[in-house]
Amino acid sequence: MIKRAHVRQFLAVVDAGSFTQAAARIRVTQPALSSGIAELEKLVGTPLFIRNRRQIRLTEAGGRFLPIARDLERGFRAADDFGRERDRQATELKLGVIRSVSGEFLQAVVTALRPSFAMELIENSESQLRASLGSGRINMALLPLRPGERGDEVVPLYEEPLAMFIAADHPLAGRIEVGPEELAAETMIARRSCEFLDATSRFFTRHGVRPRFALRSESDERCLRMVAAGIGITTAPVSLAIEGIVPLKVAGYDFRRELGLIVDPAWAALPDVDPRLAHARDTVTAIAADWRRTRVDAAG
Amino acid sequence: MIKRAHVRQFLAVVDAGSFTQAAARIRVTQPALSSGIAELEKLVGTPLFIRNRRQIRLTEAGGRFLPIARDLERGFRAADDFGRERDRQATELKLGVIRSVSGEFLQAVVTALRPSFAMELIENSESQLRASLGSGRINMALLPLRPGERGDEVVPLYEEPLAMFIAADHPLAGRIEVGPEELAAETMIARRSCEFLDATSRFFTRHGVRPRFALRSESDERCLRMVAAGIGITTAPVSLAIEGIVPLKVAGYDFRRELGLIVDPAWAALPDVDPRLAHARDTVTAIAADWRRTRVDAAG
DNA sequence: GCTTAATCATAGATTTTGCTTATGCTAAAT
DNA sequence: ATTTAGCATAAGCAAAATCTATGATTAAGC
Repeated sequence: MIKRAHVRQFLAVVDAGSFTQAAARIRVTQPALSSGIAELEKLVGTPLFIRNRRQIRLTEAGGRFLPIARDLERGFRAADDFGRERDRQATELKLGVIRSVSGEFLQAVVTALRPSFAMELIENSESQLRASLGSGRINMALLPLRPGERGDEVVPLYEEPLAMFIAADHPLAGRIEVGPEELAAETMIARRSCEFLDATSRFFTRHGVRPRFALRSESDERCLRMVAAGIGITTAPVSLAIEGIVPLKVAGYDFRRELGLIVDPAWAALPDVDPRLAHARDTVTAIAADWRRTRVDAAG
Repeated sequence: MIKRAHVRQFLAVVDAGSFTQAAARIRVTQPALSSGIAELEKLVGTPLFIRNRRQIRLTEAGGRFLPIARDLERGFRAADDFGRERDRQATELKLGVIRSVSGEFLQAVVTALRPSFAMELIENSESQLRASLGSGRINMALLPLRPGERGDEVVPLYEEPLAMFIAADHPLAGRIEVGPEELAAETMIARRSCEFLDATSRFFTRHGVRPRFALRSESDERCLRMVAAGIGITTAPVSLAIEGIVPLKVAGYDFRRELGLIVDPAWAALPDVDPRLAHARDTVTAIAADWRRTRVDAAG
């Protein structure tokens, strides 16, 4: 008979993308989790994960099992919260966000947190947000992690490459890869919120390309719609893709960013973590995992 | 942290209406269940049951917790069935019913079983159904239990008194209790499917009342609508009540019937019960428990 | 091409959980 | 008053889950 522990372990692996990290997340050792998953796979009579080196992926059956498991965990969350309903909505959650996080992703996160928290969003630069975290002015923040950044208060969400986006009807659409010099004639669009704006600029200068700009905007959505409209091309994390634009690989241009959730260090350090904030963290993690599967892994 | 075992135990008590019977149902001893419930009540921080002698009732909090628990159990059922989906809908369930079971109740039962089984209903008399059970022609049957009837294959669902129903605008409506002789002038309606038809007839004869009949019908629904229409009065189990009629207590008339589910004895005897039929049994039990709470306990 | 590092699986020891039997307690029925 | 029915409590025990330690496999680095 399937138990709650099985469900938790399954979801932890889905959300962490690795047995080792998942084990740490739910505070058990990796062997315990291995055997738990093995047991669950025996119970449902089919493998749920494909264990490749470096990446754990769901099998087809695992994909079908996922919504059932999510549903159960949601139900248990409701049951666990039962009786604590008096402080419902009392807790305010201050969430920091950088501008270049996908609006769609952020919408999903806020929608999921809304019933349990009085949400306040703080939009700011990465460095400002990190400072705010240190001073306790915000509870958690969605921002790009520094390469290899890890720790108790760091929850890696997903890593994705930056791509050069061009209109779907652009002459270069369909090419596997182009050299930077082939883009010399292109008009660019600058997403001013991009963390890699300077680096990208330097990359092209280094290859002798000095691009013209058709638009500089703080709004990712506007920039990408203008790409779809064909007035120029721009770089962006692949998960920001919208209808009508396609990614194009540029030789030598391989920036990646890892989005993560960083929680108030003072809070993360506590041995007995506040269950409500843990709930918030887990919710974000779960949504990010689904997002990664449908948007990032799919885009490559 | 609340676990599946807690949920199962909670629902078993709700459905059985007693710790002892609930324990038997889920195959644990009564102390094990007591401590499980105590643990759950500690986890949610409030009592869920009122332990009166002779009856276990849900507290207000318990009532709010019930849908959460039902939801979880449904979810687990889906998870357990995962991977066994090939024999989905293959199993045919032959359910016997007597005519005097509430149509609304039966509708709820069939609706709940429909997704998992190819249902076949066999409507027949109690004695015929018992014979069919013995010969394995039906899998289970909804019928009135004989007084005190118990056993492995017997699942008591709810007990309810028979009442004399009169139109809501009848002169006697509002009276607490009347003597049988006060009904001498009344026109009666005979629900021919009623197991207590003969006994009722004898009851009135014994008190010197020889009633006139305005209708004899196999259809409970028609009989009760005719009571509401005012052409006569009739006796029926209280859960059959509809809009426009009210129950009236008649001195000395206190028949009760206990509705139960009896399963194929050959099947119930097996040590390792077929999970799909166990599922069917549990579904019926759960619906009956809710029915009892809203219809029978409410009506007194 | 060999070594190192990372990650999941397996084995055996240990702790924890949940169950059982036995018994006590309380309210209702006789 | 005594018996009966039903839930709570206690102590002992068995099974399940976890932990530590180790092995196997693969990717990456020198």
